[in-house]
Amino acid sequence: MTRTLVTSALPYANGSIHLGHLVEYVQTDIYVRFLRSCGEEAIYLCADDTHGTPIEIKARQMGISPEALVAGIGEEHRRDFGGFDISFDHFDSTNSDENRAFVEQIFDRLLKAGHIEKRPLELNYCEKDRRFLPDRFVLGTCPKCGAPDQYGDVCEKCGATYAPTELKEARCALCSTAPVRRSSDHYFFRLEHFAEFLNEWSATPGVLDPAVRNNLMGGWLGTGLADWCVSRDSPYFGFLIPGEQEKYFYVWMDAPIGYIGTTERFLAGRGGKALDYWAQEADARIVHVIGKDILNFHALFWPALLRGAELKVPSQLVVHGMLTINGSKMSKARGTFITARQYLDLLDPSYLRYFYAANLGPSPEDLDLSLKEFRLKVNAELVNNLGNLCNRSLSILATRLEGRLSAQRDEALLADARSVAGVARAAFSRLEYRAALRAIVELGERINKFIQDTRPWEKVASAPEEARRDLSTVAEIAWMIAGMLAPVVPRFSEALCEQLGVAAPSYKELTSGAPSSFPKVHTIGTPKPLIARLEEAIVSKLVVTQAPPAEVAPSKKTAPPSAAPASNDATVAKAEGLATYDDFCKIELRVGQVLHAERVPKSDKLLKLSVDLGEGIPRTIAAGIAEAVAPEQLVGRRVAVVANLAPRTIRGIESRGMLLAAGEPGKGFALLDVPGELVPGSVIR
RNA sequence: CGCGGGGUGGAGCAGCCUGGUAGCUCGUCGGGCUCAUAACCCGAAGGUCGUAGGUUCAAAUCCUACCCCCGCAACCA
Repeated sequence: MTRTLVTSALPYANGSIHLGHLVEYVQTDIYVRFLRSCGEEAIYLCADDTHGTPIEIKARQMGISPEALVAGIGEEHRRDFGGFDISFDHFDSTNSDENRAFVEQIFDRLLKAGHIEKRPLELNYCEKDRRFLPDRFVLGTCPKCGAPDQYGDVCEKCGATYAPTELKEARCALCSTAPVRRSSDHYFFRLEHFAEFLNEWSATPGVLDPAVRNNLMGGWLGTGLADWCVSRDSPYFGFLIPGEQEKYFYVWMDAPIGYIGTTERFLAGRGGKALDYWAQEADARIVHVIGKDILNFHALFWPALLRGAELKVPSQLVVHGMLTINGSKMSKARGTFITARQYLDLLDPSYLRYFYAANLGPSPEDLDLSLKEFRLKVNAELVNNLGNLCNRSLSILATRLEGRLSAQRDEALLADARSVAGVARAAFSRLEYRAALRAIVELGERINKFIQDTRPWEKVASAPEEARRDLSTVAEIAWMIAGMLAPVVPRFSEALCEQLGVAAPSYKELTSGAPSSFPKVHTIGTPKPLIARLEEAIVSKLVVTQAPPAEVAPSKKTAPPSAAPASNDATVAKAEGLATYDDFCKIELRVGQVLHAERVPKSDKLLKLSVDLGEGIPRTIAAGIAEAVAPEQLVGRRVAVVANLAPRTIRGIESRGMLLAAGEPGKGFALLDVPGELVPGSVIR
């Protein structure tokens, strides 16, 4: 049987996983769970993408090694994916010896086959930082429309694209000095050698969704394939190019090869090797799930690279759209940049998995997570229709009929459910998740109606065996639904099967035509609600308009008077919800020592504190932390204080500062402590 | 003229490829049921299918032009 290797795109190791990433991982995970349920041999591999300039710089700024940085992020990513039940067979890192070996080998093959060429390239160089500047690290004025503060490759105002060397008044994004031009030899991959191959490959039925192919033809594939620079100058975090001292492989070269490196590492302990899947003649299907933003890498460079190195080219590219929240793209300023962790702190992953699945199809359409639609749809379909269906039927069985099943069934209903399983299977294999769930929900509606019409709650008195037969049929269908939904909401299915006391069926079994393995003689377990309704109060907490350091009173800051000659990067920063260094400098943080602390009468949250900031006269600060910290615990403690916050009167107390704390009262809350040797008034930076 | 996707009752979507009764979910209104997570069932109101032309016996569906929205653009999934 043909084996399938499925990947999700490798998340970049310089930030947290957020709900946008999760569209892809949930989509892929459902597909893999589905394939396994169909009895196919499928492995799901992924890894952190660990190389590149941004990571090198971030590590430097944090004062740690890039290896330490990516190790920490890797741990966080694993936890977050685990929290969403993403069932990787293996999650690795591109920064491995195995991956290095494949990168070098593939590069060597391309070089020998004449697909790589070395020639000089003129680039921006910052003499102060002593580094070449990637496009995104050069800011300046757009040469076309004159908009200030644009990146080195594209103007966000007028949409023009240009070379970073064309930018006017260019400056280094790190230190603001003007870059100079400097030449450096670089390696170029001759993508045009593969034009014919790429045209054929991308038109092969099943490889790309038609809309994706259109997109590709409208872009590079239609207009000409430029050479692709695959090397970068030191300093860089990545793999050194053999024979070079100061040149590294470009991160987009070693990242996709990371799919192969990860395969090698996964199979190492299992007596296999990556070429079992990646050799040109291997009996395997390679399926990559990606976002449309990285289409060119996966639909042009990557297959060309594999082709040039005589390895297996991808069998299918599943391309999804981008996530928007409440109708527009995620934004930190709007509070809609929701991380995986923020979500998991509030809600069960089943809700989001269900919602994504209910809106996903095979085409790269953008998916909107309107929080209202999210709540209403999930409640209506998953909780009310399906969850409650199981609960209402099992409840009567358990409380009025001793939980004992009848050996009789309503065969027509069972046949209906089996045909739905067939429809769902066909839909899932076409990646039409929404159609699959639609069919399952409609089945739920019919079964709800069946219960409504047959009135088992009355029949338990008048015709108990008839009621037992009807409800046994519903129980068996509930079991089938558990199997059908398992790829989407595994926790829901597990909870349901536990109540039934029977393991969930696979799609293989449900669609085989063989007799059901659901027992004829059986006593079910104890039913209870499978999944709670989504409450508006909780869902609305997903959007955090700002991240206040603590629940301290003066949180409604008046808008900063950013009016007049906003400094250059302030505009960029504001657009991206970032704080500039200048913004940061406006905040004055100092060490304070708590002298007195008392509860504020008639308030639940407020403490009135007297804090020594080394100014002679102690400050009065009102802090909304009474639910988390007792006044006695505070006296004498050294804390971090925002010293130049505008005063604000709360409950008659003029508060002149704010304490820094992490977490939220009620769960994992802590004030930031300052080591004892620091005197009150010390500046924190 | 950068590329792609989309505009269908109040909201979100299907239908378009392969023209022929405009469908689904939510919401609203009315009724029923009381087993269940205020859940489930029945019924009703509500749409000139973005605009303007064209092809056709017939157009949401095919063609042309225009308007509007969204996303992407080679170091943001």
